[in-house]
Amino acid sequence: MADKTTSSPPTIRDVAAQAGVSVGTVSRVLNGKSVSNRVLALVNTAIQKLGYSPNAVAQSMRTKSTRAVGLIINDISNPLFSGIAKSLDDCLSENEYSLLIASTNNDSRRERVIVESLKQRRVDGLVIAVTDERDEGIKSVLRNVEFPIVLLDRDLDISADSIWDEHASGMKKALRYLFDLGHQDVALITGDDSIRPGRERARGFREAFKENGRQVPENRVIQGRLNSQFGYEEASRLFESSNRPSAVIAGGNQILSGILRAIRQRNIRVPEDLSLISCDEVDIAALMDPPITVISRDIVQVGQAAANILLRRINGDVSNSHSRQFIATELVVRESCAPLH
Amino acid sequence: MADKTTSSPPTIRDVAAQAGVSVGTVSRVLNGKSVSNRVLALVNTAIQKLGYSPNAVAQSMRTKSTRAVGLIINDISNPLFSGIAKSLDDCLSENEYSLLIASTNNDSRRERVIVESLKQRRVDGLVIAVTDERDEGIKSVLRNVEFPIVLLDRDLDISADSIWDEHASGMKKALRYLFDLGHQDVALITGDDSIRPGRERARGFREAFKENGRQVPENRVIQGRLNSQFGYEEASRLFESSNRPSAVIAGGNQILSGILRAIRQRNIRVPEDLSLISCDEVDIAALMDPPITVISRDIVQVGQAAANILLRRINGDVSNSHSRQFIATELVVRESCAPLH
DNA sequence: CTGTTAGCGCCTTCAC
DNA sequence: GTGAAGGCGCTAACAG
Repeated sequence: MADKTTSSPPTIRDVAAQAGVSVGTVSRVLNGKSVSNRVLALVNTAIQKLGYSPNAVAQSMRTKSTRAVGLIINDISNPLFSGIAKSLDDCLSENEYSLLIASTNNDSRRERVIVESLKQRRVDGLVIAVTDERDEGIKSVLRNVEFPIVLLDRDLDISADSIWDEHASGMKKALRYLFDLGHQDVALITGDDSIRPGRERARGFREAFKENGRQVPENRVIQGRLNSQFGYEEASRLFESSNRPSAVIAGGNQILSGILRAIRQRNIRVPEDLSLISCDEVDIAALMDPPITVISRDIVQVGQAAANILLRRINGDVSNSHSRQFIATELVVRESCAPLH
Repeated sequence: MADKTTSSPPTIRDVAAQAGVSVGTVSRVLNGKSVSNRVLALVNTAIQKLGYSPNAVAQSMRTKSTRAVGLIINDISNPLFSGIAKSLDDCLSENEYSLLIASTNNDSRRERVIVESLKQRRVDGLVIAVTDERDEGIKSVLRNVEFPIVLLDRDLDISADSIWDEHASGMKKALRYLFDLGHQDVALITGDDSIRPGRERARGFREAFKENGRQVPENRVIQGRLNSQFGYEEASRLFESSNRPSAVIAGGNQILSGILRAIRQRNIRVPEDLSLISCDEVDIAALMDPPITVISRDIVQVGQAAANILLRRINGDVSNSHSRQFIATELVVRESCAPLH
């Protein structure tokens, strides 16, 4: 295959020399422009012989397109995000785009650094779930990029398209279900108001009570860090208190882990002693014994929607510049809730 | 901030003009070379004023380094891989490298396409868990790249460093534990011989019997696809047969999902009716009721080891060109196994 | 310490 | 349909 004995990989010039044509002609072959059959064969043979691989960096330099998009999230090892990444990658790779993934670890400063880095890398687009919507820093950074942005479940007043999950309506479905089972005292443990998911879940929770003609139990709306530790601590507190709620809703898959730990530790039986609903379809929810009822949304759809909007923008669509796409939530009833009598 | 009214972002030339110095000087400032304080201030002011962001593509073109590494795996949404990706990203980003992630979906053809793509992108290095070690195609592709490669738990006769998990020794620990509990009839459900994990788990399983002076129960070494469906089918078959084993080992986290489904479906009690051990520490193992005993390895360490070796190679280390680094496995005893009487 | 200049590999006019 | 030449933005000599 390879011919050259020099160290550096062959360039388009080497191919041209080998084939006895000009570099322009080789470029045309590379880009599928029309050339004579004779020349086509000549060039392809030369490419084979030299083991030539076009330099995408040089192509990007010239065409001003990297065919790469960035994905910035808190933590790629969170199954929710890795699921979205998977779906996004599938869609993008079909269109010959590559995915640059970076985790912020909930660090706003790092988040800004990553965006700057992707900006310098001249990615063609960015999908991002900002760590904190109230951080003015990230907003001003995002306002100063040249490429289209898709926001994952975040509400930011910047020029970007958004994918929004219908957390509130999902929460209402869950509460209606619990109300129908006779539950009065339901607690929600979820993230704080710094990002949409926690805020919307809390909103849906409150509205469900109102719409049902009940008073909103403010002491049962427990918001904080969207992680396992917080779920564990708050669940423990609930379970230790004299008036334990009859049902708990885990507002996030990490929160669920924490709650489950607290449940296990006290030998609380689900659903006999406590009814439990979680948000997001993850392995543990379906495989747990009993299987856990969840408010679910289609993660694959999230990735596809993000990819589609982004690709459209990259290809020059400038219409409806602040589009919002909603992802439906549904209640998947399993065996973690029991009627209260 | 930004000043220019033209559409394209400012270049180093614009900065130079604005600061009243030469491009070479601006470049020196960008790269932290020594310049006079006066000039430094001038240049930085100009950069601020223009909102200048160095073009990494042009830098890569010139320096022949992209500061990007590729990660190729079956499926980024598999918690094992996303955990490795996370750890890798953490290490790499500390050194200002970015991570290009792509999933092959177990498709060898696609795998080759991805490697070619990363080759064209001129990544500085590659971490890859090849889909099928016996695929000659991927080997010849990998032999023809210019950058260092780290193999994740794969045995390939190519010029690359490898991280190998000690599956066999972990398996022996598990069996010794089960033997001590009095189990005689243990079945293993795992992947086939096309990649190291399945092969090594089967080897460890067999050797554990031999070392214990027992005959290897070949009909209990069940190898096939490393996915949930296979786990489900094979577990179902075991459970339906007249002589059900007293213990089952799930050789992979996906396999475990399938086995759990089969268990649930038949209301088999763990560990009363069946003892269960799984490979790999994942959420479901620890959170399940009862918590499942696992053969675990440190995923974070895998990512770190891969990052470290790769960075060393990128920085020109040519010693010991086929290094192998082993990752220890340990048995984390929980509550999914009971003594047999 | 600073300015000038020659490419890195490719695509894209512009002639022919 | 093909060749020649300019330049994308940057860095690394080389002079001064």
